[in-house]
Amino acid sequence: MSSNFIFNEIDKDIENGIYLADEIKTRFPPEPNGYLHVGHAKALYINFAVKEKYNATTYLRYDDTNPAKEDIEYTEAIQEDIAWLGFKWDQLLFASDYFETMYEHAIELINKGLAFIDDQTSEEIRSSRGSLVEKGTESPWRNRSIEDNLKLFREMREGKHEAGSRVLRAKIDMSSPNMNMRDPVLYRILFESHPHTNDEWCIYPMYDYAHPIEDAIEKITHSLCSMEYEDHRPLYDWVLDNIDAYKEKRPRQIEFARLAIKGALTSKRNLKKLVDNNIVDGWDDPRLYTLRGLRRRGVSAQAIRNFCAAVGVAKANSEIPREQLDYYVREDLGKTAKRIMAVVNPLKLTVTNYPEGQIEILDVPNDTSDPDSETRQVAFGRDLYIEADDFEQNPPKGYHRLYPGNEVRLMGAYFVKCTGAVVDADGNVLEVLCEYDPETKSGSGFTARKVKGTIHWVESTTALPIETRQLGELLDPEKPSGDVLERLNSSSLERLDSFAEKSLEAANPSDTFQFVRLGYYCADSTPGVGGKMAFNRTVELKSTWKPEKA
RNA sequence: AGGGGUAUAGCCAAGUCGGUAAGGCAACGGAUUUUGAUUCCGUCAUGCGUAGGUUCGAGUCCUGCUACCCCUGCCA
Repeated sequence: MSSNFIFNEIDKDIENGIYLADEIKTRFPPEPNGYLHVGHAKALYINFAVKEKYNATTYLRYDDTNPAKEDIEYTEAIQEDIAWLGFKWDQLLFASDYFETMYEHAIELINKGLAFIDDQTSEEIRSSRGSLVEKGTESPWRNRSIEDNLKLFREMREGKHEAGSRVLRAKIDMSSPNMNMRDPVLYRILFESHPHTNDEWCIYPMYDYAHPIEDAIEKITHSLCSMEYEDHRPLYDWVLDNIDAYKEKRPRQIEFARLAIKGALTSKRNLKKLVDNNIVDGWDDPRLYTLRGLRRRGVSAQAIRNFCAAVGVAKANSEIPREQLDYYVREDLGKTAKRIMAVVNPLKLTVTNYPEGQIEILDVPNDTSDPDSETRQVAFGRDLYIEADDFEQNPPKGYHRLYPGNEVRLMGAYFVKCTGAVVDADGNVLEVLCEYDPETKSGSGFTARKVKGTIHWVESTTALPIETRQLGELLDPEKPSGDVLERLNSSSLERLDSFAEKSLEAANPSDTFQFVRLGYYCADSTPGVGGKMAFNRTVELKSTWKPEKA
């Protein structure tokens, strides 16, 4: 049972007759200025959880009120990522489609004496805003006549005033302890081509003015956002209070704490910096906690959704260890992933009593924990590769994989007893020798003796190399791998490892901020390294790169 | 003249009217095991930031402290 206080709030609103149970409506309002990351996954989860529970309507609305920062590139990507995550919005909307209405409402506010054109520079506005402990001072233009305000505002729209020369401000209270209420700017002049409205406008509404109107137009009942907007709620309500059309049945803003994962970078600004400086491979670099990065890394959408549900929704700041996401990845992959054997760091294993040149095809269960599991065909022969660290010449205490004299099971095949190893002059193990016992064939019901270790292997002449890029995709249910046998050779890792080097080069030795973890999932693992599926190989990076404070 | 939030286990988090601290992750035992995985059993807060108060009874109510987060964009 996941926790979500927002359900309680909605329930109360329904009980109190504020909203009807069948008219609940939410929205996910990203600004199209970057790619989505785990943090967005939580916001998406919350909005769509409401949709599911209340049979509500949920929109995807681009909050595109600042053309200077937005790009069409991102709108497509955002939709792809949400669709991949498995959420289906009822309608795709653009805040910019409401610009005309917003403009009319601004005129209404001017007519009511609640907004004015301010000719001060941005510096003057800033300095007259006061400070956290000092009142602000009113603009000298605050009491301009309604007629002048109207005329100026119209001229602003017509492009007759330079960018930055004037703004439309709300007339609220320069002495408010809430900075947001000190005559906030409602409209600014921006001669920027807008990705959606092109050059139709040269004045653009600010978030605080636009957002409540967007919600109200769409009849959103619960406008869910993160905690930093809590201080903006009085302004949100002020806007709706003062526009006649929205006085009744208006949306209610509810704030929740953002999701933070320890060590995961989730600020667009810093993410963009990593991408732009080529410190990472792109927005889908598997070390990033972008939705695309996670996907490439092999994280399933279901796992992310389960993770969000488990974490719950509350108002307290929190930081969740990555291991908690990992758990849900393993849980889901364990149920759904196709399994194959893979060797990351190969070591030659020769079955000396197996006929040379002979290859036999074994039926190996895809999931040994499921007796009804389907099987796949895997080639077995004399010349195999095993994971290098599945062999020890001088095994430490408690080691129960391969070492001279010890017997282990080759998963899905036979028991194999280590008879020795070929070692070069420097003591490097070149090849491990063993003998197999035909009676111990997998599935034969052999119980005469037991082994403590089971290891993975691939047959050397039939194993296939795999591209690094495919590592994460291997288990993507939408991109099934049809391979029976796969082999990862060490060069597969080079590309990923080189990412690490780049990061380190960019590092500042005085800073140990850790921003990435390289890890990926693949079908089978090497015993002892991490288990069945996930985290076969995980590389922790300490980087010197320090994210800028926004 | 500052304002707004938040404090429950190592990490998240439930706890509507006050009635004797859910659940998940992690950890630790043990059973099963053809992956040192999975699965399965079990353990894990006389305690709810802190000091008082009210009450038969307080995580819940009252008062005073403390810590952390957010707010001075013509960003969202």
